[in-house]
Amino acid sequence: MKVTTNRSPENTRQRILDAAFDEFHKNGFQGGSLNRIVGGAGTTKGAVFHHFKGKKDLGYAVVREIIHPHFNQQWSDPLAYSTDPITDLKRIFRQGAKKKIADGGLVHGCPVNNLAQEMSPLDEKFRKSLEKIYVAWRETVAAAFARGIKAGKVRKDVSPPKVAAFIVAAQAGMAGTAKNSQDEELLLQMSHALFDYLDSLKP
Amino acid sequence: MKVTTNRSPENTRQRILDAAFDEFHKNGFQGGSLNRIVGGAGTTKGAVFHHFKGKKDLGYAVVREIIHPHFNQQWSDPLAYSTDPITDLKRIFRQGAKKKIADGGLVHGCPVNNLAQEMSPLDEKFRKSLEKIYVAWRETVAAAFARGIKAGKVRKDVSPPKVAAFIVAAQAGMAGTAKNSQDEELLLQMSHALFDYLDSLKP
DNA sequence: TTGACGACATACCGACTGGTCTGTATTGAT
DNA sequence: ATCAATACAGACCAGTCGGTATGTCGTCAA
Repeated sequence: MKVTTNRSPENTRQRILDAAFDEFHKNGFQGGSLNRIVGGAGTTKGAVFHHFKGKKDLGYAVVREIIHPHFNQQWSDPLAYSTDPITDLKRIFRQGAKKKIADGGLVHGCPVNNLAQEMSPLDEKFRKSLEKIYVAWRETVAAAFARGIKAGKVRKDVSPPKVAAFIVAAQAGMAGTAKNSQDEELLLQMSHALFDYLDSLKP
Repeated sequence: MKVTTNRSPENTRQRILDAAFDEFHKNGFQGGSLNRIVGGAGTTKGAVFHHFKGKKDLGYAVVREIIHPHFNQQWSDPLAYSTDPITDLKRIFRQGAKKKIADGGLVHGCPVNNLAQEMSPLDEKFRKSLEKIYVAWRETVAAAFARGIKAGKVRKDVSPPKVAAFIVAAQAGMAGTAKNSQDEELLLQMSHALFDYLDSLKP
């Protein structure tokens, strides 16, 4: 049983997905070029159309198999069993911001947000699969706040769904405006204000 | 001095700008087609390249002459002399949301945000001219909060620039997530949470 | 050994892109 | 009336796009 040489479909497919994610992240979906993707993946059109039905299908796969899992891992999982969402959200945000700045993610912005802004009005499948990510993130935050209330770490009169919806929106907006301003200082300012808001939800 | 018949450059130019705004708002800048723009404007390529250097130049003009003034009129001007930003922001948001829903702007989102997300990493001129709008909006909000503090309508310990940066980001994020979810109810939830936040800044 | 199928590579296609070129009608100044 | 300059119209261009058709090579079952 050979591990791999050159002829390994899964490997090829994954390389295409990775290259496509990169291309779409940098140039958007419409601006993204299949020719550049096959170049980046070190393969050809034949391979792409063998593994995917077309550009859109490739786009859906990128959302489903690259963006969504990565998003869960970075944002959702750490909050899965939190009973003190205010403290934990602050920590997650700090980490996330640091990571964004470090690997230059500030330049190209949040992949979820980017694709959503560009494609959700143009393609219903894109909208739905991206909305899934937002819904999951909102539900995770809301559930954490509900637990936080029970644990006495959050004021009893806050509405978890409302607060969660607002926090998710604020996060998306912060990523977007920070990307546009290219100003780390502004990102810190906004984070500080968000933290103040979170603290205002303490009992 | 004839007012106008058919040969009126200003009119033609304006029609091109309007059609371009529409096209870019619907399909983004990269996805926007010059052919569709000339179709929508009822003119030809010759006219477009007579009035503008090219697609990018047309895009800058749309930002400068259509989006920016319109944005000021809707968001900035009503806050220009406010001494009670919390009350006034809530009113402006309510109106803005209602208008968005009414004319279907919820589908295509905020033009500033859309263009910024798509083009700011790809073209420095786009980024700068869009950043101007954000900066102006932040400064307007910050100035209003500064006056609000003096007038005793806002807590003395809030930092106007920080709060302004956060509010602007939250607004952008709310518009974006609402557009993606296509859910008016969600927009109301987020608005409610934003209002709670604003109220928490009262003395 | 052979046949069949999966996994690509390559050449190619029509559609469409932004942009140019040339011609022409209109305008205002002289 | 004349003459430039302006304001377009429309044909046309090279290049790129996503997508397809066909061929080749490796792998595995029989």
